[in-house]
Amino acid sequence: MGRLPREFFAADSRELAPHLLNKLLVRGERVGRIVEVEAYAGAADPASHAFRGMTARNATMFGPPGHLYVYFTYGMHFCANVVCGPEGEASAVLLRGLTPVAGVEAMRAARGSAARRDRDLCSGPGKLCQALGLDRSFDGADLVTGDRGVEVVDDGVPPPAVPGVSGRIGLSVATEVPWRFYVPGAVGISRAR
DNA sequence: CTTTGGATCGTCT
DNA sequence: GACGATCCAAAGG
Repeated sequence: MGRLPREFFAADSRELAPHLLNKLLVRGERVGRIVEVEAYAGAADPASHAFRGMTARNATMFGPPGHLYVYFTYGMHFCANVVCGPEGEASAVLLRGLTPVAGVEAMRAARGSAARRDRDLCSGPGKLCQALGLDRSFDGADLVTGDRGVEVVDDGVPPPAVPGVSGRIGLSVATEVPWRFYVPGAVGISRAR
């Protein structure tokens, strides 16, 4: 299980996003392989929470790379992003889908009756946060050092040579830019509405 | 399998 | 006061 250097996360979000595919997100005994992500390009991206500058909610995105930005939305869901780019630039990669690798029973317990099949455990940004128990208390967690028990590691599985690419999901603006990346055919990919 | 409506509240205008 | 980087149950094919 290789630790990833801070510089790995310092890249532009659109460059980092496909490189995050097939890395592992580890939260205690619960482990998932990252199979779907979306890039958000900070101040230059009208769909980004950082488009209108820094607020109390999005401050973590303006900090150093390699940290977790967790936000609450729709009155009931959390979503998790990997902060990237240089400090001061608020770019990030949204984690949208994981393939469950370990701790599946704990994930199932956290998700409840809705997740009957393994493919339903982490196949969406809100679902994977619920499965791994990620909430606002994890906002700012360091994914390099694992200071709060959450980290991203490399187990030697490379990203796909040719990732799937599409427009981003769930937005009302900038829906056409091809900044969603996924592992073709993987378990745990979300579905568009 | 697909489509549709409702839940629910922190955040920013 | 409006609106989400969403999810689920129910209903129809």
